[in-house]
Amino acid sequence: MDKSYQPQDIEQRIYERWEAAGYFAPAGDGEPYCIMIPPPNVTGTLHMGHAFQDTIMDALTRYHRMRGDRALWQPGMDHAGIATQMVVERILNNEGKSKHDLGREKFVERVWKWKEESGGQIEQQTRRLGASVDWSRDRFTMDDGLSAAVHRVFVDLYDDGLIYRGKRLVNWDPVLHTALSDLEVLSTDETGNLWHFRYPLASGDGHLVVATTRPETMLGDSAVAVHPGDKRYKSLVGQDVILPIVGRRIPIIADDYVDPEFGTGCVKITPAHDFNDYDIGKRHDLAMHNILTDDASLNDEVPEPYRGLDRFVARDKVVEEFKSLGLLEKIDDYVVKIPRGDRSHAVVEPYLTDQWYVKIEPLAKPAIEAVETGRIRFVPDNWSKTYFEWMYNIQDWCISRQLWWGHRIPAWYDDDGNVFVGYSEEDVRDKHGIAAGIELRRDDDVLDTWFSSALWPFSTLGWPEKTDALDQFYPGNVLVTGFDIIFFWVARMIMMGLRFMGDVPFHEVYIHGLIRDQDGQKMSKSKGNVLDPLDLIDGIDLESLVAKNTAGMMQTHLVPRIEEATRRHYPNGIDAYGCDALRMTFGSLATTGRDIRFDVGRIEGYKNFCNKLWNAARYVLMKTETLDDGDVEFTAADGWIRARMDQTTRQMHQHFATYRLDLAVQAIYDFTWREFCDWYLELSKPILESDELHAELKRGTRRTLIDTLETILRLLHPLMPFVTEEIWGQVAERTGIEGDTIMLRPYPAPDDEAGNDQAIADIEWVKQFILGIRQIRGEMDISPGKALPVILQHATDTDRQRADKHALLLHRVGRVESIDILAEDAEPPAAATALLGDMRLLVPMKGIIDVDAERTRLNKQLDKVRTDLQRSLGKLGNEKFVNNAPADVVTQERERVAEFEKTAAQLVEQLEKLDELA
RNA sequence: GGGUGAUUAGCUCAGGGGUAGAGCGCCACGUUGACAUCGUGGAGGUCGGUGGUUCGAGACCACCAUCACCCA
Repeated sequence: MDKSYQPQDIEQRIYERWEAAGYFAPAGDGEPYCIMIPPPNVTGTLHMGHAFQDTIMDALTRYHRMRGDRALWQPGMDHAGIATQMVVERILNNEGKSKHDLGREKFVERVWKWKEESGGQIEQQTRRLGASVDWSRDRFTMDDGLSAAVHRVFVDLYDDGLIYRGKRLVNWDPVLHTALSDLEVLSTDETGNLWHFRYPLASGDGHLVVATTRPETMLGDSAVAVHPGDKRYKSLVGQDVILPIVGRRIPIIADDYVDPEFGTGCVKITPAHDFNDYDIGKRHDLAMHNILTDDASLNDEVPEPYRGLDRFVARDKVVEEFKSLGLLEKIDDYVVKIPRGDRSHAVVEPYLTDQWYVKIEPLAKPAIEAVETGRIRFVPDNWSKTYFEWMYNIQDWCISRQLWWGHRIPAWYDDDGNVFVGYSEEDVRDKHGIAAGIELRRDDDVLDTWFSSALWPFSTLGWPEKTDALDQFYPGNVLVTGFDIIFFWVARMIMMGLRFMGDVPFHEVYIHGLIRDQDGQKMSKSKGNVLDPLDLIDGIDLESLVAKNTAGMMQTHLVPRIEEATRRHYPNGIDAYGCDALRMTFGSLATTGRDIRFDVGRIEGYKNFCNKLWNAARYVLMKTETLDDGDVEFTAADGWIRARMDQTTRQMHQHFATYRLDLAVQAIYDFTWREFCDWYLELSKPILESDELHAELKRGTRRTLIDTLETILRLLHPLMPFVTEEIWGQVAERTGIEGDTIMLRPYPAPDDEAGNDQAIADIEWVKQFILGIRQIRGEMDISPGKALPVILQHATDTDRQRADKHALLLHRVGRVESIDILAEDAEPPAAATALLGDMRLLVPMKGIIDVDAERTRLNKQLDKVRTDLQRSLGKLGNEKFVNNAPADVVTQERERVAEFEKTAAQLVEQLEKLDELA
């Protein structure tokens, strides 16, 4: 083995071997275990969030696979309708063409071609992360099979009356020319104005003042509303006003929706261009004046001078005209919520169009129940509140999109505007008896991408065909995802799963946090704080990183700022940490929190851990070259490490079961480094290097070394697949373990025989002994190379036996030169002291110990023990504590007091001794 | 406005009624045959504030402050 760990040499080679050998496919006859990957967007590349999520899913999958489950981790991607169409349109634009130049069919062909060329990037990245997905089952939401599922669901829901077409207000993206669902619209505060307009009363008796943030919409006003209880306007309800500019006579109505405290208490009502006004319009049967075109310019509904103007140009013109008419009351500064499309960032318009909707309430009800009754459990449980909150207030889902890329809606129209839904034109003609002579025209729209994603848990398994895969793997075990798509995806999968499979799509939903940068900011290209997980694996120099972060920026003015931030955060670029280190880091960050700050400093520690493991393995392999099958005898150290390893194994199982990968990482890290490396390896050295010990003991130590290492590798493998596989190969060869890969070896199981209180107590004693000596050495500035003589005072029989039995360890690991027992009546020499239970370890001062330093040291210990003692005495002095606390707690406290008192007394005595010397 | 969280060591975070923890960083010492990507020792916290419940609160409850996020 190389002297240090070099991840780049091993990772890709190992992954290729695994994949070629088909190890990722479900195998064996164990319980099925299934995780569906949240399909990444085909236009994207894997970001830190994906890498984090993939690490979690891979760890779970590998853990279950090693436990003997038939584990399936289902991979795939979604077609990302709008995003993909935008990407390809941009390419066309660069060629000087538009999608209309190609026509729909050619354009869709072009998208497919683009997908073939560029869509493979995510798969390659996924491989670099070590993901053990079953590539043979890879799926894409536009595949024939998944498209068939989409058709089937659409037709069934339509036939059951749960899909309908309707003219309603939708969120309209005037740049992309498509409707958006509520979830695709992001509202942010932007500075704007509140304009106050006078609307003259038709009676001629003055005017009302209405306030608006969107003056241009007044051209479509249908009414002015006031609160029914508002005394100021009571007499005006039922009268009319004359809409300025337009000249339309519109009524003054009363509606509870109006907040009498806001502005003047009068609100203009524009039913065709505002969601609240739309509802009011329905209630009062008001006229709908649509004044916009698809581009959000003004149409012919408005007075001639306004026709064809952009909405914002029209806004200024309306304000100007009010001013010149003397009807502009005032203009206030105002912060407005501006809705923007999540893809185009254009200001979205509420717009009246024909769209397809899913009637959601009948689907939501069982989906709510599934979580209420515990058939689906959120982990952490709090997220069920978020889920309920949304589900109780859920609105019908607008599923049609005016795009070319996506699943085309299977609906046909005749010339009379009748709608027919079916699998194909022939199917429709058959079903409805439409003669061949009657022309049918297919709906131009496609479905929201999330419509197909909602079917992912069963469409990927072959539905609507009845397949073995469905039988085995539906429902899946757990969905691993971020809270940001509980609404977009999780809820919709639950609804569709219940409706079409008659069962929940998964039993648990593990919600993890979102990866943010070192300052807690969301990672985004425009902030220049994105990290590419592959750069953490392979490393990248600063100039390349700067070039990468600023490449292809749409907003070129941000480039200098991004360059500056990049140079500040990564002055030396990024080191190559390797995949295993990255995965351990992600594992350690998988806490129950919702924001995860990713600090590059964190990953370095885990790379060091990989190196530590690597070198521990080097040591073990070096020491076990002569491993044979002869009789073995185990030392206390062997018994101790085996018992501790069993405890660690139990913890790992528990942490995997509760999705606490952070605790799993911590448990195995501590065991490997702080116990196996720091102590057991050191304790093994004297045994193996001794000329006097018999072969059975040495053999026992060699066995324990290699057994423990091999078990550690298996415990770690789900988290750090590559380095464990690499080392395991050599360990397996050495020990004759069968199998070609650690991935398919059993995960370590708890061993009821492993407990060994005697060995644990012995080794704890040895550790305390050595730590006591080290502390004296460290604080007295005695060189680590100098062996120290130790005298034991007040040693019990057990102490003597242990000192004798483990003399070799104390000498070698503790660098103790000699151990002598002080007779009970003998006067101890001037010495530095460490306490071990009732016993004192004395290191004679002669020439090596500084009296003042020792006094300082002992006083520090005395202060601490006195503080502890006071606290305990305080508790016991409290009658209520003694009477009310559980008996064992009181007993424990009494024992503590006895111990503290003894320790304090010993320290005082030792200090007095020092004073005599002075 | 409604909702959900967070506040613990310099930094990043665990811990959820019974003696305050880890990693990184910091200080000192150290090339002993696995590892300087390391070893040994050390410093560092009145657990955001105020009340309450309790024998006992960092933890449970209420309110407050600050900061996030989600939905209107």
